[in-house]
Amino acid sequence: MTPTIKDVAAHAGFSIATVSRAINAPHTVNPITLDKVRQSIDALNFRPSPLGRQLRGERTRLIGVVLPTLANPVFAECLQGIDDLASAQGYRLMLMTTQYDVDRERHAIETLREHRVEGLILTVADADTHPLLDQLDRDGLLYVLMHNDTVRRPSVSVDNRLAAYDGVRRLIAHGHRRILMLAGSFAASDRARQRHLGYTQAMQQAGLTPAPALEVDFNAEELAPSVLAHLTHGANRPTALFCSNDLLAMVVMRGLRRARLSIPQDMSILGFDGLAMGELLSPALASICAPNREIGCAAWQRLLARIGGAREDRGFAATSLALTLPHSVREGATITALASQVDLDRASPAYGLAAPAATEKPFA
Amino acid sequence: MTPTIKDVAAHAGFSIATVSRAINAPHTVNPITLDKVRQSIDALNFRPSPLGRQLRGERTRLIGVVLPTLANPVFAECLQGIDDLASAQGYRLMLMTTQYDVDRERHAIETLREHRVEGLILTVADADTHPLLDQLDRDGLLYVLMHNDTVRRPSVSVDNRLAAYDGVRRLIAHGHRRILMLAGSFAASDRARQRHLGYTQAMQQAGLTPAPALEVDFNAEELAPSVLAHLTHGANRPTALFCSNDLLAMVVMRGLRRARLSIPQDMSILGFDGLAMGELLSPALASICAPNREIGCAAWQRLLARIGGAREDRGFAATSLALTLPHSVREGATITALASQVDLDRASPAYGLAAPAATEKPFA
DNA sequence: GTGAAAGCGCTAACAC
DNA sequence: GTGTTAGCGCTTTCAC
Repeated sequence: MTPTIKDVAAHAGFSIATVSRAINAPHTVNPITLDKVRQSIDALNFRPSPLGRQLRGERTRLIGVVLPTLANPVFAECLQGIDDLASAQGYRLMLMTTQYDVDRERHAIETLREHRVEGLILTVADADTHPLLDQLDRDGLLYVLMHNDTVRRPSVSVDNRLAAYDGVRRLIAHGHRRILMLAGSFAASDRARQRHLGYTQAMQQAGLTPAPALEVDFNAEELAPSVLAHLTHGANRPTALFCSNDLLAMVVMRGLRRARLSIPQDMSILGFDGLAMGELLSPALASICAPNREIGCAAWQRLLARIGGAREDRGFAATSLALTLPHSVREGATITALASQVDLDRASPAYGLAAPAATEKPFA
Repeated sequence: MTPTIKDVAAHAGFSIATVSRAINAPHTVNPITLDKVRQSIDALNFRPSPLGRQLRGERTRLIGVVLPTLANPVFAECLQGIDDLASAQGYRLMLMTTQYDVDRERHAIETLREHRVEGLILTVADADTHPLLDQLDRDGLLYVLMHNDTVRRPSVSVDNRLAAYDGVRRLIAHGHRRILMLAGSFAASDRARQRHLGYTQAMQQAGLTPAPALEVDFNAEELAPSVLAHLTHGANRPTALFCSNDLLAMVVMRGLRRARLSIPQDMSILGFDGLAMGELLSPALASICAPNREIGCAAWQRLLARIGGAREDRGFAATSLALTLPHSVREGATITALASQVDLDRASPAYGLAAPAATEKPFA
């Protein structure tokens, strides 16, 4: 069906070797021959199969990409960054998603290895303790992590601890004293743990008491009553929430609204990721921004450099491991400066009921 | 470096044929032999290379996916749907994005063909007139379109015309009379044109005058003054906007806010796509929902069916082409029922200036 | 400047 | 039940 190099050779009246040379080293073949061969190639619409080349021991020019999910735009943005560069440079991407499941991570890596990818770009649940990554190191299969925040392995990310620290300090500077951190599953994210460290440090440094992160179910339609209770009741209810990622922040914002709390008057919100979409919210989401697309690009470049390096000089591969890209804090209308204490108890009894779109503001 | 079937054969003391059989048809080999071979496989950590199999004329179990961009979650959601099923069924995805560029579409398709993908899942700019798709038809390479709304080719989408019709009728039912449609580049999207047809039909049926779609630059920070003028000035300024996709709707919402218009009091907004994120906005975005993930899943299933069909019975491949999935209209707070005419001229002089977060409402 | 032939990793006849 | 061998599409010596 698809023409092979043989068909071209027969059509042009030369050997397959000559056809191969006409493609890969045109200058070594007689211009007249070259012309004929090219005509045959066009006539048959022939494109050399990468399979043959790959099997011949050539480079596969295949890169494996392993991501937790595409439902979170953070990873879609990274992927877009990788694809832009990789495509332009003649590499193909093989994509697998893991849904934060370690078994699926294992399966993805194995599958991609079978396909003889030249390298891997991945975001895993927990980079430090990942046995498969050790295996990759042993086997000399090159990889670069994205977002995983570890100094032990080749990676590209922001300094999650520092970024969280900066963000929480901003909240403190705005007068907030009782700040709570919300996170999805800690188990699924070494980033979240780093961010909690930053939160803790900022709090302690300001003489405030950090709290354990409150775990929130991402996918639930409503905030769990237990969570909501934490946010609204009691003497130590927070005035600001630091959410370990933007998607979580948005879910929390919706939950708070349903509980008749207005943002930022009743509660300030700070996210993490810097999703473009956050700026389209109202109020616009304040967030600690990671340059997601650039992280993808940088991961690609590092991987390419390592691949290139490995081909010439195997020694220097391990020189620089973690690349830290600068983060920024995006101010947004979800944070308010605290003029006075806010009485949240007034609003809380209504949670769980349908709430009107407009919420009353306790002061203004 | 990576062990081959030869290494296993040598290690186990059998021929490569036996090793191959041990892998692909275990029941045909002596249990004792089988055991030894398996031990060698484990010992060497051998995984058969798909390359060899593929070259041998076997199925590549590779599927090409061609998408405009991952920056729009619509496509990320589709991709997630595809990946969930495809991975589970032992297929690999090769992904390329095109940025709505026809040249890149061509390049992507060619590249994926070289890799001998068994089929293609794609969203292209314009399905009907696409010469490359005709080429695929001629060459018998199977493909399924997503979102492209055409009856001429295998595709999975909602009925864009009907969906838009339904949505606009909803606006009309809420009392809106002057409704404008906003779109990104028409050239880049056959969907947008279908949606405009639906808009036109709904308007005419209600005895209203449809307008040509207003093209809006997606990526601009602010709405263009000319666009804003259309929305705010003149006797026939609209009371509702139908945006050809949710991302556009969000951008427009931001632009309107900056121009000191409040939503939905000054302007109702209806989007298209049903992005989950839209529900997290405030006010929650009303939208015509396409089941994006399901579209991805269905596209995958159709492709698989066609691949299976093509392998047995080449005749029936062309039976059913377009699959239309049901859409729904998601009510949201961005649409208000029109009690009276809204005086927008008051708000418009301020556009282009920084606007306060809270906007006054002309009535309430 | 060109062709013949080996071999990449694997499967599938075909022998034994 | 197991081994031998040809061949998938291609690149690359090595002759000529």
